Amino acid sequence: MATIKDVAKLANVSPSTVSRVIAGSNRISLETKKRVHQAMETLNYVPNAIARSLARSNTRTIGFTIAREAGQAFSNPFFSELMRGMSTIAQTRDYNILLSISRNAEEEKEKCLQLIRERRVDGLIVSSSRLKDPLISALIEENVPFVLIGRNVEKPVLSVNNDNVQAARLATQHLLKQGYEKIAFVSGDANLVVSLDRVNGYKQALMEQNMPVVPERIVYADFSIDGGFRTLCRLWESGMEFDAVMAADDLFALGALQFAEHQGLEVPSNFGIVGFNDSPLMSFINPPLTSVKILAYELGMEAMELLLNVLADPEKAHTKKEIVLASELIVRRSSKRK
Amino acid sequence: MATIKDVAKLANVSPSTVSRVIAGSNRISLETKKRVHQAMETLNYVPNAIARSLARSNTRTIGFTIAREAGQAFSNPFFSELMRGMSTIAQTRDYNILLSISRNAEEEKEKCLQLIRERRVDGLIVSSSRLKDPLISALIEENVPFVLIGRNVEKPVLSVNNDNVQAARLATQHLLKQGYEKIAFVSGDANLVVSLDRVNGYKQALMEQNMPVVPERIVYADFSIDGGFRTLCRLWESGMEFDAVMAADDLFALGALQFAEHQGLEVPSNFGIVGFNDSPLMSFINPPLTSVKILAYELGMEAMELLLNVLADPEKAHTKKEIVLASELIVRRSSKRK
DNA sequence: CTGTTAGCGCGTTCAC
DNA sequence: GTGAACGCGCTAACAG
Repeated sequence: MATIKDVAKLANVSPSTVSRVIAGSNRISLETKKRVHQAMETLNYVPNAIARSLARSNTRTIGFTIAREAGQAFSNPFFSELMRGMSTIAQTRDYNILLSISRNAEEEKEKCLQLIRERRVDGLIVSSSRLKDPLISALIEENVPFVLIGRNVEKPVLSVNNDNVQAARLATQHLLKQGYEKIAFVSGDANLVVSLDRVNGYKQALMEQNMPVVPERIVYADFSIDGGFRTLCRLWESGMEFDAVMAADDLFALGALQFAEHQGLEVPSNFGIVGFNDSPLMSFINPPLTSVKILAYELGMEAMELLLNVLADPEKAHTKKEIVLASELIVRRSSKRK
Repeated sequence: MATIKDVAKLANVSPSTVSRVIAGSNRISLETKKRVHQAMETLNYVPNAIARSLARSNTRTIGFTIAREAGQAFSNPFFSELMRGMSTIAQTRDYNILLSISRNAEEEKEKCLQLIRERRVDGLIVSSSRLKDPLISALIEENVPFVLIGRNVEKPVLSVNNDNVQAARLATQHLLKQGYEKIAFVSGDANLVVSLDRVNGYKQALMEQNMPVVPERIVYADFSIDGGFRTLCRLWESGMEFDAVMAADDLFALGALQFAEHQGLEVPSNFGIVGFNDSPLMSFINPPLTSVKILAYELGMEAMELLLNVLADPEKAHTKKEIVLASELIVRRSSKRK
């Protein structure tokens, strides 16, 4: 594999001249420029990114880490779409993405810090966002350029998020308008900020209509279809009445549908269902399920864009920036009884 | 950020001694070993991975590239599960994963070669496998350690694959046993080896039962639900009869279901459907859809394992190795009329 | 415009 | 057992 020295020799110049040609310096005679290019061509020369990183002390690599267990990680295409979005921007700006999938928050934190301390990445995109997230604190402490996907409750950090509060609010309003009056909310992990936001949106909508917010109607389920199903069964057995479910994820919406079938409830006439994330198959369920569509691809693009901009101009890191993308309620039959 | 020199100074030794301690050399006095460890601790020293890479001329990073457009990339969790599997193994062996998502085969090829030529990765895991894949040839030519996910038809390469032929054969046999006699096959991109394999399995099953293989019943569709739907409509309008669909992907199976509803065909009594990939939601469709479950997570693990073993002992690269994982037919109502 | 020099941080001889 | 010296391949500062 040819090095910069080989090219220099062949072109009869010094390595630094070659380096300058590569960098596109303009104070280089057109002639030597050509000679160097020629030499690079014949030697099939490609700069060694590692050596370059060492010299420039940057890697042009962004770390992306997520912590999810088993199939739960990707049961919906959210993360995949996120990656596509990040990748798209990264490509255009000549950056690479280092992927790290951890099994839990602790492991994720270690991995993030390792990537940074080993100087493998210039910055991080992080998508876990717990209520009091030690990862976030650690990253701030290490002074790492990073962008959070999702909101953070305590520290002011660069972040990109979809409007969970607003989205849940609109979705709940929709159910209310359809005449459902006792709407249960099925949430995921109570420690995630996403959960918090969605619950809040739900509450807001109820209060705006002077509907009672019954705490017992807000339930937390394991992140699976079955988790949703069983949680609702339990709620039902507890004697609490509800005629609709606002689900914090499509999986829960499917669990709700299962529950409705199990109880012989007609959807949507006797029982309304709204999900979150709009998985591609939602329209093929019977009845088709209403869901909030999250712009994951765009989210990924914005996050990468934001991070790369900060990397290019570190000044920007200090001005807190929180990008919020709107999401869209896709109304289908499961919640449409009028 | 502390360097090896800082540690050396603080411990009153030379950098090389520190290096040896890190490498775990045994001919180092226990005492200096302790001193060095202490120094590393107090300085919070972490070796710079880039410098190490340059000195050792390896990166401990594996590139994973895929070429898929838009939502198609991840409409099913195949790739996500693949990544999880790869990641799991990579973590345990202290390797990182560099992710590259391209929009098409050409772009993917460029990206792969770039990663290698820039020496950003030690090896590649590649999952596109077209009938005559220029990427494969290029990788062989560049003498890159790589593992293919999926089969290759021309070159002998390290590969990990699920048993597509066998799986399609068993699935088709299942339909035959259920009494379906005119089974159409909906395939994806005819240039992909996966498609070829699945069609072959389908043909085998028919021939084994002395059923005619009607070429017109094998149709190729755009990779989407609607693509499957429209292709089947077209087939129907052409006058070709069929009472079941063997789909090369769950999306097509859903398209087939749509088609059945459109034509007023009862599933499974008048019309059988089998899909491929067993998306998590298949069991929630009405009727629940039979599908072939692919062990994507395991596939990812095997691929990474294989590649890392080869990297550890390059001799192994020359003995062709093709790992094939069995898949499983998950029978549900859409194909069960007996 | 171009060459020389000096690192970037670490691993690895080759000596003592 | 340990240190000094050199090299990995490239960039950057300083000359000229």
